[in-house]
Amino acid sequence: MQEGEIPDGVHVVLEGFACGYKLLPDGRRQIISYSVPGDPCDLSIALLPRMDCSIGTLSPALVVRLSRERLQEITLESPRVARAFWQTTLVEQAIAREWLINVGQRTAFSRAAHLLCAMFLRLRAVGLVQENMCEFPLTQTEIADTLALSTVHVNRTLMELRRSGLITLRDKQLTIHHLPALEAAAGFNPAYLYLDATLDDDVTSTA
Amino acid sequence: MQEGEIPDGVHVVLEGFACGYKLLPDGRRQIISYSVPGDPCDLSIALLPRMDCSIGTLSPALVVRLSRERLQEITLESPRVARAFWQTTLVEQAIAREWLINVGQRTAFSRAAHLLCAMFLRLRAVGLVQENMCEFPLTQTEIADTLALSTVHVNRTLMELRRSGLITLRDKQLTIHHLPALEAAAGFNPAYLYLDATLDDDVTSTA
DNA sequence: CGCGCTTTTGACGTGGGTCAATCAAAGTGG
DNA sequence: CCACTTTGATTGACCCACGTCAAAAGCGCG
Repeated sequence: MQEGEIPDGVHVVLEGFACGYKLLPDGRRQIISYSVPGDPCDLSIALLPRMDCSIGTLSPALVVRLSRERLQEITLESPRVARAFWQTTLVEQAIAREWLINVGQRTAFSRAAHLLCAMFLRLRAVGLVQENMCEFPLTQTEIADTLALSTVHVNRTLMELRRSGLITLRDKQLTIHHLPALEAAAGFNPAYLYLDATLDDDVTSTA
Repeated sequence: MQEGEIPDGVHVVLEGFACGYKLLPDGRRQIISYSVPGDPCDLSIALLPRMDCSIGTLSPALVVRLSRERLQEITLESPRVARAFWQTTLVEQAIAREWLINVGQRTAFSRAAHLLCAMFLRLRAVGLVQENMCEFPLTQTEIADTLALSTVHVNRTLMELRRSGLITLRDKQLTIHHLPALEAAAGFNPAYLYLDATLDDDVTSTA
């Protein structure tokens, strides 16, 4: 699905990985969001007249679509559901902001480490981590477009992460040998993912 | 107001400029959002348990605060208002994403040009542009923290923008001599700002 | 078994960073 | 009215993290 299109429904990933990205006139690409199972990948079309980015899959994926009309109904009928959608958007925004820090301020090494930490925790939150291992089907080109680095440099950086014993990444499987160490290398603070207290009720009850 | 705090209300800028930013342990700073008159600067606290970034002013500013309790009431009572807030968040998200492209993919020159275009259009949308001139009270250090560049390089880049005749920037006043030319230099496409059709009703009527 | 796609590696180039002065404007206090 | 400080803008010299270009390897897969 392409930027600028007027799609007629929100897609939610059930299995596999999706991402949002923008293309530049010169062919460069920036990936700006990932959707793991459970995540919507284009919530913005619920209330905005057109897509502000393209979406695509990063692996074979299973997706459901919720029509725009149905979404309109639901959100007008049920304020609590509407708030839950809004809250999801707010978390996405927090992720996008941390992503910006990552690209803007960190070295290639921490940047890559940060991405791996974030994906690992998000996957763990939806039960897709066994031991300290998870699926990680991205090609180095896709990682490069995520981190705003060249593929060549991504390759060297991943080699360095491996050499330093922090991770193993092979056959689309990521193993994190010592999460705290990787987090330290990344300057990673999981707070922004709101994996602890994102439930609607938590908020209302503390208000 | 600092990151991690649990503030008890949303702030809306009436006059002046505010911004959201994050500090890194080594003292670096990344500015991640601007609020111009009419914009809320910390909507996320409406539904998230803590701030994910700090906020501050970039000029003397006048701000109103809407308490968290009141916000809860309003959004539960009035689905339409709730949707308007959600929509605002979605536009903020679109801006954050374009910001990411800017930092990740563009040269210093286009990056700076892009920032100026975006601020100019946002200010024009709220009637703060006369002729082709607007307030632009940021120091070069603040621009640097926005664009993820060093102050030194921001200085050189601004000089180059001036030398190329695209802008005048003096005494906190920005003049854009030929907007289309600046947009071209920036690779700027105003669609993501949704300055045209962001009204709640527009969306429902097209649904 | 040969054609794509991805990963890996090497050699070399460069945009932007760092460090360090200098300069200008605006306070500030005596 | 003037030394003194502070903050921001500007400039020069030098450096490096990362990009580019190019060439191998690997590795499915028809």
